[in-house]
Amino acid sequence: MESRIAPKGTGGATSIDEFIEDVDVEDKAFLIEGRDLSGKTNIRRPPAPQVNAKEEDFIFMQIDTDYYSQVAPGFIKNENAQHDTPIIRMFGITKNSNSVALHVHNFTPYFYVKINTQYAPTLTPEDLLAIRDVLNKLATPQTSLEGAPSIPVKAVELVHEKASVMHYQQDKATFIKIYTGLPRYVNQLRTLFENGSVSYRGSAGMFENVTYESNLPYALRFMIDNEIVGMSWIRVKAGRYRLRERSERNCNTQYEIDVQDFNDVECLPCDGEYSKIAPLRILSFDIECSADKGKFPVAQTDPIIQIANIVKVHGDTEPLVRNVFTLGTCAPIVGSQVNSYRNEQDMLQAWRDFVLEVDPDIITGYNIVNFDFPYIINRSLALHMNKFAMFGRVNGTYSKIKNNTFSSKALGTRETKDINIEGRVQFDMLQVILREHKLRSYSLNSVSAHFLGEQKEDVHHSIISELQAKNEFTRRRLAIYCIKDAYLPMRLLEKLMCLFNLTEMARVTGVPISYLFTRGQQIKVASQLYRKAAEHDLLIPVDKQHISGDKYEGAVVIEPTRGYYTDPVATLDFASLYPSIMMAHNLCYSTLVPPHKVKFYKQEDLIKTPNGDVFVSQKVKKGLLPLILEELIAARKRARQELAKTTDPFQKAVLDGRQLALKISANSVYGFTGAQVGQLPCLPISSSVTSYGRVMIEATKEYVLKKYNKANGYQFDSQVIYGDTDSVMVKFGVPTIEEAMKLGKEAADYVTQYFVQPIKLEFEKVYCPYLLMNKKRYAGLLWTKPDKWDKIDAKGIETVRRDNCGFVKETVQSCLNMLLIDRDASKALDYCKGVISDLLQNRIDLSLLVITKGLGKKTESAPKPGEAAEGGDQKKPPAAAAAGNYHAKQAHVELAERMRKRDEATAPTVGDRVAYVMIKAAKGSKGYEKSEDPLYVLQNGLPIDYQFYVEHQIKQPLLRIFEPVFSNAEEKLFHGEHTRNIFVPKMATTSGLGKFAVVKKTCLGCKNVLANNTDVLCERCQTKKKAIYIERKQEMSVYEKNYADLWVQCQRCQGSLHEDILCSSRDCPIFYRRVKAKKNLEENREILERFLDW
DNA sequence: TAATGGTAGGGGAGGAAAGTACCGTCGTAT
DNA sequence: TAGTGATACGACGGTACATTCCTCCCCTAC
Ligand SMILES: Nc1ccn([C@H]2C[C@H](O)[C@@H](COP(=O)(O)OP(=O)(O)OP(=O)(O)O)O2)c(=O)n1
Ligand code: SF4
Repeated sequence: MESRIAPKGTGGATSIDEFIEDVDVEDKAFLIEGRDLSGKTNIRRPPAPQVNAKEEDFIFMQIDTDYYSQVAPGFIKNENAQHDTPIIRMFGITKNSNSVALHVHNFTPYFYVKINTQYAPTLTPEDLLAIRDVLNKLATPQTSLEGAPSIPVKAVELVHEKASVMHYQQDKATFIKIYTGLPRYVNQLRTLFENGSVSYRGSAGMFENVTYESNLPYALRFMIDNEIVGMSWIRVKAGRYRLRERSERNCNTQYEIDVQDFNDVECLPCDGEYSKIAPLRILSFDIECSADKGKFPVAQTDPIIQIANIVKVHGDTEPLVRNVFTLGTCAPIVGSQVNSYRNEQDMLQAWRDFVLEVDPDIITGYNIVNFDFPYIINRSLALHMNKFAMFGRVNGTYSKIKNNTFSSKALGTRETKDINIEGRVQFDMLQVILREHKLRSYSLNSVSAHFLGEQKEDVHHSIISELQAKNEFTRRRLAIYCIKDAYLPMRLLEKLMCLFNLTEMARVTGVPISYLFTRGQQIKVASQLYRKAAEHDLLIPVDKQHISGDKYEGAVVIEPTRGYYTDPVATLDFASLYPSIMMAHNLCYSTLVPPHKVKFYKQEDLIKTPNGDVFVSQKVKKGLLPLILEELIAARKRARQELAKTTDPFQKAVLDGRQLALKISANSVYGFTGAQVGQLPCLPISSSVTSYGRVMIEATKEYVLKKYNKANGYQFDSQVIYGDTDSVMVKFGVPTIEEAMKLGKEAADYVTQYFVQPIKLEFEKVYCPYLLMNKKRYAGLLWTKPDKWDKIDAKGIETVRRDNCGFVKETVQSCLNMLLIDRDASKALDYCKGVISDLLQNRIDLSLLVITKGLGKKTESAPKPGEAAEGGDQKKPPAAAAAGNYHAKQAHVELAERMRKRDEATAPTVGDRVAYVMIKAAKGSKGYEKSEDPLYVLQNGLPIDYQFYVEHQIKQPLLRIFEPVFSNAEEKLFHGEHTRNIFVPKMATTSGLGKFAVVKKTCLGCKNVLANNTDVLCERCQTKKKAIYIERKQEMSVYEKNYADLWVQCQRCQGSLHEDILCSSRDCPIFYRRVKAKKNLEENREILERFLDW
């Protein structure tokens, strides 16, 4: 049965010394980090100490909370003993790194319905029973798969001490609290109430057709009620829990305990000892698959050939496991354990067992959720391994794939697959990075280069098959590649402090950490709102409101006084403007006074916003949203303090990302109220916030202008040259940075006093010089201290955008450097001319000409066979395609479509970024006909349309920069001598006569066309023959050196000085250079040969 | 089905519509 | 094969192309 192939050699481990002989060690540092792990090591968790449930509290850090439904086990007291009952299940880790599963019983799902006032006093306990029976008649009871029945409504209770969170309520209202047998009945009953289908005493008038708190995920409901936040430490007091006997075990964790009363599960505050993160086990893995015929592998037919794993314990410096499972033999790999198998089933099975043995809390990798896991699961099904896909902590529960799409304005649309792995967190680094960073490319290669400074070779899948087919050494080559792919995500996770940052976010917002990968901002706000509402006895309505769809008015952008400023410009900026507005003016659902109620309150208790909406003041009742915001802002403040303390630039960037994430969470509280397709939209709040903002920026501008002018004894009249939402850019007129800073600080404090606490205008920075191009488009040299500038700060322009090519970005960046730092405009101009000339003469790297654009919508139009044939004219697209399909042709969309026809599996899909270059095409061709995959261009030697890059990429950006500086920038930049000499690729010199085309050779000396194609030099150059030959020869050695240098770089990257380079990474500049260098080399070699033959 | 923070704004590209230059045809005056 | 006046000129319609305006789309600043 076991088809494991015994490792070769003695003991299976290659020594480090042997390895050094084999390849250069430094280049494979990732293989020998920490101890030698090639041998068998103990990978199990530390043994779980005996626990005395009667004497000891049970404490662990909870990482995942879900639920299942079952007939409660016999040892649990449950009033509906034979019924299908929901049971909360928490997974976590003790501080000793022992895994825990906790079953929480008797937490019953519920929701509320408001009783119309006239009926409220009349309800008796008998009525409640009767209502229960009415509801049970209306609902459709469901039986579990095991055949256990369940009751829709278990009980109905009268609740008097609550009120709706919507509008300021002086009085409590009467609600019924409906307890259900299973979470899903909540949804069912909600629909019944919403449709007005529930009537009692012969009329539906008793119940409002709005329900309360009926749309929370059940597990989150439990967490909220028990004040448990994500990734927090949990305590169950001694005597309140029960350890399961072996025979009662359901989970493969080290401890499995039950709590009879859900109230006994207690969340410990996240400070001191319990602010720490438990020693979580992190598994990073990567699979390789092979496919025939150069096609991208498909799980149905193509085998998994290798799986590499790295296991690390959070907080440890060294990995615990580094291994690879291979199909077929594999030569030993230093520092890593190699497990080889004869057939795929055995390999997969061994890997699955390995995963369970390691018992990781966190599973990471790159794109594991959308590729590796689905592939493994589908592959196991294709191999009929029906009892295979059990990766979670629940025995007998197998992972399944569910397709899903996530769509939000900020993150775009993306298709995802949901995989259930109970008790472990799927920490896919691709998802993390997609959400937290805006990059031009999200390939592992590109991301590693960006954050870790190390390239990663990219082996084309057709080559992977070859490596697999050949021998144990080529398979080792592949295995090393595979291990690196498992290693890099682990490194990224550590270096970007993902676990730490996301743990903090989960704790602050209260959601389980998994929500941070799969859900949006809304659920975070909702989680906080529900918690605060519960504290204040308020209930949250679930109201499918009619949505107008109209946008409300947002912020003001002050009309910029465009130009190039050499005097310092100070920037004043409100700190957390929208949150501080909401706090200052007490804006909340629970403080809003509807128009018809305004007359009932004292004027001084009310706040009327510039939008005309009315709220009660803080004295009367403090809103919930301000309370939530205080916490978020406090968390952000802590993060910023830590940021201020660090000096390491990378660390700073990471901490900046953290505080930014908290800022967005705070701003999303405002966004939540304005989200018309959200849980609880309330436009009076959101439009009041923006209206305050509008008034405030105008006022700020006026205060500054009115004070800082000659009439008040200042040396100059100040000028507000620009402002956006919460900031004003002031030119005080003073010539030095120092004076500008002094005035800026003073002005900020001066203006602040006009506003309500905690609104605060801050002086932040000075720009000098400052180039203001347009609304939301500017660049300047930024100063925060008078003696030395900090950096160039660019907003909105090409250097910070991702939809142009690297060439544009770099050129613009260099120009800004010269213009703003050196203040040498003519140098910048000359530089541009040179660069344009380089471009036209093919001296720019192809990698710099790659443009990327995101694919925001679906491209394929559901290839239904019936719809395929459509005759004649179809002017407008079918109405059904209206939602989420493209209506305009675009370069990247059309290319994606073409690529899809070439190979379905590798083509970009929704949410992906498409990389393309523009190639030459017939005159008058549209852009979308000229875009092409850079890899395809290289493989087929297609010509680049350099002119396009001049006209459509670099021209306007440069003109926008230079126009404020020079008068006739266009003439200077795009018409000089430097635009004349245009590189003509070989192909273009053939006359366009199809098969009669003849390549005309040119003289090597003077480039004139030769009369005789076998000649090398023209007659005039004959005399210089020797000199020309030597020159060529020298050129050749330059090319050779160039190529060799690049080759070495690639060898470094792939970690071997002895093996061929296999990489074809679309994301690596070296790759493009290497291909080009090779081409140069070959061409030149051919010429030299001609020379010699001649 | 369930779930999805907000608005303002620049700028590139495609495409429809309106403009125009050019050309050939046709009717008509001479 | 039969029947034919030649020329200039403006109106008219079709076509190819440039221009303008609008919309879509991406991505950014707040
Ligand atoms: N993602 C964002 C960014 C900003 N804003 C709104 C709310 C902010 O209060 C206002 C100003 O944005 P800033 O970028 O200036 O951020 P803040 O003022 O909130 O924070 P800071 O203290 O960094 O200025 O714009 C928003 O709604 N969503
Ligand atoms: S091209 Fe060379 S340097 Fe770049 S990723 Fe590939 S192997 Fe590494």
